[in-house]
Amino acid sequence: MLKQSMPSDERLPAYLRLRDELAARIAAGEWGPDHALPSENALARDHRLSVGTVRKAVQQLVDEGLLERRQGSGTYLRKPAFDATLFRFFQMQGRFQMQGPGEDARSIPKSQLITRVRMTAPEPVAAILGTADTIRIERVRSLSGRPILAEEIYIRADRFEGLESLPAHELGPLLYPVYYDRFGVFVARAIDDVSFGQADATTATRLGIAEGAPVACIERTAFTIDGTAVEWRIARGDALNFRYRSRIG
Amino acid sequence: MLKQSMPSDERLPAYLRLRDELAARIAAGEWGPDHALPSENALARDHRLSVGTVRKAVQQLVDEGLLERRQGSGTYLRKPAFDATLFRFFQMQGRFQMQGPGEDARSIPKSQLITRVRMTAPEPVAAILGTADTIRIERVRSLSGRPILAEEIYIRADRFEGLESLPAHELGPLLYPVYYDRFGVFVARAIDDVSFGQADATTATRLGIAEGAPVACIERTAFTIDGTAVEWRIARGDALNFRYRSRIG
DNA sequence: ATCATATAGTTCTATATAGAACTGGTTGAC
DNA sequence: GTCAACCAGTTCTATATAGAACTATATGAT
Repeated sequence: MLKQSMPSDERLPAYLRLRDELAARIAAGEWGPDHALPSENALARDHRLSVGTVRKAVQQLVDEGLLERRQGSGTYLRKPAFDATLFRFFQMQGRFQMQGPGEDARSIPKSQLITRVRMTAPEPVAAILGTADTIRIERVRSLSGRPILAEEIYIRADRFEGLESLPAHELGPLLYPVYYDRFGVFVARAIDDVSFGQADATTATRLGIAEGAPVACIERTAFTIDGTAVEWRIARGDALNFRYRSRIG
Repeated sequence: MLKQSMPSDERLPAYLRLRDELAARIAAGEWGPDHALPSENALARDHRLSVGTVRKAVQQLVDEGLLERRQGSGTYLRKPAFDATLFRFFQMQGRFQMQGPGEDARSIPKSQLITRVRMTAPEPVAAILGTADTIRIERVRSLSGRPILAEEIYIRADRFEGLESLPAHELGPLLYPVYYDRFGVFVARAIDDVSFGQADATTATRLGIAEGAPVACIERTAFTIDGTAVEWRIARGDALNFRYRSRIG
């Protein structure tokens, strides 16, 4: 909504202008997932550019994670590997990790929906998301039957129109694939803030711990590629069985 | 020590072979920081490659964060912006951040050295670093006079020969610049593990909190560009005044 | 001394071209 | 039916070239 809608010119080099144009057309949904873009030759012909320049533009978008090249086949919208990214996005695991069969430390926790309502977000959340018109999701995630994390999630209602009344079975344990497949919103990056606190009444019951027991809090703000904050969530878990991993650099 | 010592050939494309050669020469210290590499033309001439191919090789290393191009001037070893990286590496701040003048939430904590000894590392640390021959540094970091973090740091003695007897004033609040400037070791990435526990006696006295009080633990393993783990540290801080920030994606 | 100008050297953009490497489908032999 | 060979289309590597854009230094006028 920034670069894309603007003419983007400003005497930028050609390969950047082409990158912007392609990004805009991708954002506009011109090519669905798994649909190849026009070939480099075709783009070069249509834009009266050389193939090298086109390749440079495409490479930009590949580097930004939007596109994916397959030699001999074509260039495609990148379907993010959500299994992997979920754990780039959520490296959390029990400290004593005894899991059931088929589960390892990196299994995706099961997810149980508690509430889904369209509502006015509390002020600090509204400030982050840029609007108070949100949908709130509350859920509990568990591993091997034990509740691990109580989550409270706010998403922009304008970007996720109707999610609150989506059949529950369509909301799997992973939300980001749903954002992408059903609403075309691709979460590109996020910021996590980890802190420490005490369990309030509802958190305590949901996690099956005592009120006032120590809890770890992860507050996350998730952004699309163009920098819009589309989701804010807070996840709380038993502090003693908590581990958060972060790769840097 | 992997790609670099090997001839690296294996019929790789030319630009990758050049990248490997350059990476090896960088690792060997052929060009000090702030010393320009040979120009693209010179490299092309010497290797009998075209400039485009050379640019592609250099671009790889730029993308990997090793080099930095300055148009009109040359291509240089990248001096990492340690002020920034320190906080990519250590986003921690008091929850109630009233700081003195000149300090803000992102100031670098002052650092007070407690011990420095060459010693045999405990088994789990030795396993991570690949050797038990280490130097241990203990220190306390404080902000506005209040102790914030008690750190225990193990580094490979073979990579940091003599650090334990370096004049104390040469060890500033930031260790990574010292690693780089004095020992040529560039920390390229790291993994942080955040968890919560209780203060033992020494941690309690160093932080000025009660024994058994909740503490946050950050365990970090730091790696060079070639994947060698050169440092392991554990930092403990008062859980109640703790906040860890992580950027993802 | 100071300031503008020129100059050599560098990276950056862009074009045009050729062939290699790979993919996915079609055709044909058996 | 099965498998091999072929083929059109795609990305990938590499070369050669030209000029623009930028930097740092040297030169010269004042």
